[in-house]
Amino acid sequence: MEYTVQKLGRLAGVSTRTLRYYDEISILKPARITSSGYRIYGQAEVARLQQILFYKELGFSLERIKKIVTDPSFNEAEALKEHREQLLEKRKRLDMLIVNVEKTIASSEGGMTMTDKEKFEGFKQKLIDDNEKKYGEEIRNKYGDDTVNKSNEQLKNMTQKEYKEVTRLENEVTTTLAEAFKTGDPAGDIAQRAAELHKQWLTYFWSEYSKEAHAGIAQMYVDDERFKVYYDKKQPGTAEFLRDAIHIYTGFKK
Amino acid sequence: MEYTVQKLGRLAGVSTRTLRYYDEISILKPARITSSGYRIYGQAEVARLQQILFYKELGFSLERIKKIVTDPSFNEAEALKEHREQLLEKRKRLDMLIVNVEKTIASSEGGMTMTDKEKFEGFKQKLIDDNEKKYGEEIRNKYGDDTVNKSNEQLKNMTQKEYKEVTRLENEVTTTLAEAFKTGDPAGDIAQRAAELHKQWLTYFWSEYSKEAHAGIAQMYVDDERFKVYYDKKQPGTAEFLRDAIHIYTGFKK
DNA sequence: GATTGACTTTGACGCAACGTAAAGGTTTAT
DNA sequence: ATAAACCTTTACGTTGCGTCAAAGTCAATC
Repeated sequence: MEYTVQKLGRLAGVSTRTLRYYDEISILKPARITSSGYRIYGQAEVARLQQILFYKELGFSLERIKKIVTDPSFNEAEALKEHREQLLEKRKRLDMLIVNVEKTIASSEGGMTMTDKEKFEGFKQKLIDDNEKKYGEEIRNKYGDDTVNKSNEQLKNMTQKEYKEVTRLENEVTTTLAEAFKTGDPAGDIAQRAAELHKQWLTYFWSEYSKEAHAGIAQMYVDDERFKVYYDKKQPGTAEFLRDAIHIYTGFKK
Repeated sequence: MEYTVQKLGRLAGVSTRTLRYYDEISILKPARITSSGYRIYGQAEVARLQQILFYKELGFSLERIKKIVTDPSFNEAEALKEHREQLLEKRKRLDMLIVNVEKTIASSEGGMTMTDKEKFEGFKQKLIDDNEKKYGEEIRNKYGDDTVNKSNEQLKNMTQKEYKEVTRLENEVTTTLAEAFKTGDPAGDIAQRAAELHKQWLTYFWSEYSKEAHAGIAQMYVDDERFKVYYDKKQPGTAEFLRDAIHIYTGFKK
């Protein structure tokens, strides 16, 4: 069976323009061309178009589809997995957008024209709460209530600038750590920078810093499920990696 | 204070090209223009740019932002709600894409090596055991041995594909739940998605699903220490949060 | 065989939100 | 005076086609 553009288009549910475009970008060339210049497609082209449309439905770009369908040695499984990661990232961003839109709706409906200061206060409180939830009990048991209260006091008294700095630091720790993890070497420059950043971050919550306590926290990251989950979220093994890096950084011996 | 393109750009974190483009589409015109043609912005323009960037962060198109910032009689709240609907639609499509990609991955990985297959058998047995330990007794008492045995039979007969799906679901439940917990709203979109995922997960173990039983399980998560510990592991209060979300999802009244 | 209607071709503009030159004028500092 | 740093407009490229426009081709009917 042979098809002209329109016939193939109807068969597959795409426009003739699309087929001409696919010809143009060499992702689907017609089997032959008549003397008068008409594009004629055969069975093989039908199958290939199906394949193209399949990947399109999965949200692949035509460029990537081209590589998959034209290069037979292409690793399809890997492409799929990578693509999935991208989709998950996309959804994460979308989720954040939705949350923010909903927050905005809520605040605009409440007639609360939150000033930046109020917004900031809210974030600050949330940070304290989160911190308390995540680490409070553990630290309370180990160091007593005083330390924690002092830490929280410290946080509450943060200026806006410091707040920005601490959240920035937190992000930098995680990104640097992820980068370092790829190298696989906890003694490497990047890993040591992550450890240094982690110390800096820590000093925002601890009134005094000691290498021993820092090394202790690092070990706790591995031993305690809650910490481990937090750090291993993106890459299993990250908690151990951070511990090793910090132990090297603080000169702690195993 | 007055700003040239570059100064304003640095202040707000956008490129000079962007500012020229915004001028071109009349969404942000400079306060005045010097005799030599330089664009000069003032305080009002800084504020407006902030506003534009705020809506941009929420994913609005410039065309819609233009309407919002130029037309003072524009109904902002309605625009936000409409926008939210669009985002939710977008996420639905994205979710479907992700599911399809994962299905494709699972089927393309159908050709596993023997060791993987063996591992899979081991995991399956472990899953049954865990399930038995965690829920067995409770369900046995409530629904009798037959239900549990049937459930275990069902699990054993899972295909590799289904197994992947169920473990993937389990992960997705926990991550979505964690995300939802941060919002604090069990009626919110993300929490409801978690409840939906939890239902999907459950149907892998239950031969039949009912809203009552689902709501019942949710309550049990809070009442029973073993369940509570499992769910509260990462964030105290998660078990309650999940229960509330599921109760809302199933329409169960307190 | 001429006309009609359905089909085909290439070519080119348009879309969103800028990035990235290119070519040239202006301001500021030395 | 001259260079460095800034500014201007113009215009092409990005993705995946939709949508004309102008012109040629094919099959069927009068």
